[in-house]
Amino acid sequence: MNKEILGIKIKQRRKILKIRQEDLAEISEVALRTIVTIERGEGNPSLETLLKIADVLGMELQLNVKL
Amino acid sequence: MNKEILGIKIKQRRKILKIRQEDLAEISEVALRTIVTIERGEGNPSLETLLKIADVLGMELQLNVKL
DNA sequence: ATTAAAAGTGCATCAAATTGCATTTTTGAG
DNA sequence: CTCAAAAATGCAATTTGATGCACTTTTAAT
Repeated sequence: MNKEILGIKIKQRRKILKIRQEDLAEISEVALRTIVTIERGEGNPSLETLLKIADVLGMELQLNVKL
Repeated sequence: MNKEILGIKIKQRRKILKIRQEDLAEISEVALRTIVTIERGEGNPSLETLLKIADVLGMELQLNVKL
């Protein structure tokens, strides 16, 4: 996974949940500006930021051995 | 997943591969200081740093909808 | 118990992530 | 097409992640 894919997955999931970037920002307590940057595949989010967003979207981050 | 679990998983995988923190640092091009911090569950690594380390360890980061 | 290798710490610096706010651009429903 | 809602941008300030180096502590093999 790279940052482009990550951004796309987050945006898709947000759309499915029918919430705006602004809502996601408020609920996850991550700045709107940061949400925008991540969804666009720009920037380099910290683990904490990622976990906060994933949590609100009902998603989880996993680290597994590649098969 | 939280930062403690992440650190433990990285350390365990590194041990399995029998490489030192110093080697992992060199190969992944992440500072030794940063490796130590992450393995101890301290700090808040960036996605790029995480991806570099996972890559060397033959691991992958995934973002999935929670079941 | 020794002791060399591996792991971890303190500290200062640099680069970059996060943030808020005002403004502009894009999107999509009617 | 219109126009309001949603998304994206520019900029500046603040926080914090990443790093290097020297030094200390821990681990583990003999």
